[in-house]
Amino acid sequence: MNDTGDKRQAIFESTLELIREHGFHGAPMSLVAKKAGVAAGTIYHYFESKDQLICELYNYNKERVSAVIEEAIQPDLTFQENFFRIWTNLYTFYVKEPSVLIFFEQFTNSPFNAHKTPNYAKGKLFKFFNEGLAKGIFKSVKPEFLFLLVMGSIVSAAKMHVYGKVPISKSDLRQLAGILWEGIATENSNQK
Amino acid sequence: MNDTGDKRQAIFESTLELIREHGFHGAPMSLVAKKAGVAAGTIYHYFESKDQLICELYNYNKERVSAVIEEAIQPDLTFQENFFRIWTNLYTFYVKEPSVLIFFEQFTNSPFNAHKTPNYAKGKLFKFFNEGLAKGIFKSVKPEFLFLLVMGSIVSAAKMHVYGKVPISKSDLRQLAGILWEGIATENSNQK
Amino acid sequence: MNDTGDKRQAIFESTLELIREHGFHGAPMSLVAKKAGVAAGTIYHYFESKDQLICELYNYNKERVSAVIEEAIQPDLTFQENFFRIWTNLYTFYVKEPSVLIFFEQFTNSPFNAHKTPNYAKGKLFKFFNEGLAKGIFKSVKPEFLFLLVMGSIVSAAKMHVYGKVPISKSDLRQLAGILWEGIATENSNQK
Amino acid sequence: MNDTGDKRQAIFESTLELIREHGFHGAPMSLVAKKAGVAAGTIYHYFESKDQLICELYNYNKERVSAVIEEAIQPDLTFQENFFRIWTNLYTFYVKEPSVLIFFEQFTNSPFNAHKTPNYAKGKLFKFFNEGLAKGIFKSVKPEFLFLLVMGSIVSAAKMHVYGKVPISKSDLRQLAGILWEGIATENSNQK
DNA sequence: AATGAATGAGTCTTCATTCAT
DNA sequence: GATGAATGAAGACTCATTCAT
Repeated sequence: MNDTGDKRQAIFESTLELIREHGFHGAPMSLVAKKAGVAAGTIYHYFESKDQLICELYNYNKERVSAVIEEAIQPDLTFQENFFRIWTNLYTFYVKEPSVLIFFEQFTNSPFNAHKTPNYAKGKLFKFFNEGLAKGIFKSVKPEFLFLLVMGSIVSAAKMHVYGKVPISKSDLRQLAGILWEGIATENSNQK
Repeated sequence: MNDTGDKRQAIFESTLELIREHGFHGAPMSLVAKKAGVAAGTIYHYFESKDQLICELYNYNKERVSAVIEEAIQPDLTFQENFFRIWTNLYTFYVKEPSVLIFFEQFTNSPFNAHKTPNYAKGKLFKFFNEGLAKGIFKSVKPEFLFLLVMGSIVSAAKMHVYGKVPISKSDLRQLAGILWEGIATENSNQK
Repeated sequence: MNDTGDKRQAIFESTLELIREHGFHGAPMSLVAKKAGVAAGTIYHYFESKDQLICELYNYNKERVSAVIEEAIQPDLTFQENFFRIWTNLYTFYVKEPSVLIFFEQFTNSPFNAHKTPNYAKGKLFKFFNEGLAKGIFKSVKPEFLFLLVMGSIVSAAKMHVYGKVPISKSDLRQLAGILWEGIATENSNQK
Repeated sequence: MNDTGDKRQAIFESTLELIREHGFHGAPMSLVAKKAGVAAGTIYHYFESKDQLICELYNYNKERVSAVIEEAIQPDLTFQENFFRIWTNLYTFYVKEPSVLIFFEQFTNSPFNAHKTPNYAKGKLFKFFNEGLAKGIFKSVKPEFLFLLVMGSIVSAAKMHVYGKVPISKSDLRQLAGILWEGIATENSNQK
């Protein structure tokens, strides 16, 4: 009745949701199964182990984040406008999907993450920063630092919204991104 | 009298160290006890439960961070200079004590943290920001956002250093804090 | 018609091989199926249960051993010569098919074997011994004991070869069978 | 109330008994615990894993068998008499403790046995055979073969008694050992 | 106060078996 | 007949917590 892949997806969503609600610790395979509407053993048809389930879930969500960034960048817009779009869209994604935000936080320091050095250098965002640096739009700063400042602020803002229940309006968002832009950008910033 | 405090402290340190090394998951009470040089049962003379041990450890380390901020602020220095001192000292503290950084990260989404809304409004840092706002040194921004931007960047930078093994020099630190300052501060910033 | 027998045989061989390689414990139905080139469910068209599969496999191999004995005995040879032939052929069979040897060992004390009292009294070997006794070729010994001595030595020798990697030459075989013969036989042993 | 080691011993006995009754497969840790009168977790204070429990149980029982052999050999008796004593005492031990017999059988082909080549060359029995060979009491046969013939016949006889419910009287025992002796020994066998 | 052996509920995982296609 | 996804009971093992000493 259902397509193949439906169950896989259900397991993904069940896991993500459970981790959001009760943390990693609160997502035993038995509950993951129950919430996904399958038997415990069924999970092991789709994933070799809990480790692998978690890791694939991580990669899956990294893809989703990548997609958000990719969609945000539009070649016919100003560089600054794209910067704002990235900041805002990423923020919005995390706020709409707090389970992803929480999952990422948990994953970093979990036994599931084999503590591989994170590879910032890949990905659209890094490319975007390097382009800005090359065009002289950004001050001369290591791209890792731009990454750090932007992602740090987005994640912190989203966490404040989600945990702290601090309401953040649309104009607040522009202000936050604007503060960063002002610290990062040089004068000639009206390029594409 | 000293004895009592000694064991309590040993248990704190053992726990913190174990969590840094292997994550929350790798710090069972049996290991905490062994590393602290006490029997498993002894921990329960000092703490009612693991929950309470973790929560008290959290409060203890929050105090340490508060102390770092307090020490950084010196009334006879410029406001900007104090801002830089706060940023740098906090960063340095986290880098020197990565176990605290990692512990905080883990704690936020752990079952131990009863998801009490974090109270940003308390604390020296908030007071410092409010002062800057009152004096017109900072742009008109909700103090929560200043908090978010500053703490977000510090923690992200420290994490990049600790996990990513990205070396960050002293001048890098000034640059990072400088970028933030530029985004946050108004023109008249040479006040105390 | 041949198709049917083919799959049944493939399942038999797959099971036997798997048990030899990894023991009873390492022969789950899923692997049996995969190695036999059939689906897991298919096995249940040929065998009611794993229990039955194992039991039928046991009977099948008991037949093979019977056949070896039957082939060894040749009416036109001396009784002693036949004794040596039985000993040697049985030994050779087990060494060539260690999976059968190992399977038998495992089966005896497995939950599959419903601990039915083994029936030594049937079978060619027993008949052979009784004949020897009747003809006065063997000393007056309960035939069960002859059985025990002969089978015990054959199986022990084969195990030593298979597990212990102790090389056993052709003349060694004759020596071993000879020792037994000397203990068992009376003086007048040159009969048929 | 009980000495230390009591529980360890109780776990040993519980395991051995369970394996005798239902085979390896019928000795889950939960049952071992229940029969030993301890909680499941308690077993893990005494043994690192089921693997280790089984292996230590194996070594423990190998010691018991060694002790039986050692006790059987008495320097002031004839070599032949000692041979009979070894054969009979070992047989008697296995018949009185069928759980040990069954356990050994199971262990050989179990996943617990890391299939290390068995080391026949150690042990009292091997020394005894070598002595007999040196003194010219035994025919010139590889000592491994003497080992094989003797152990094979003892174990087969004990199994026949235990499984097959074939009664074996005292005089039967002497007859069986006698048959072997006749096959193995040279003429001059009245030495010590 | 201090110990650490003992507990047992809860975790991940396997596997014989079924059944809709 | 054949398939293989799905099931769920059962197994090995962990760990916060207790309590007799």
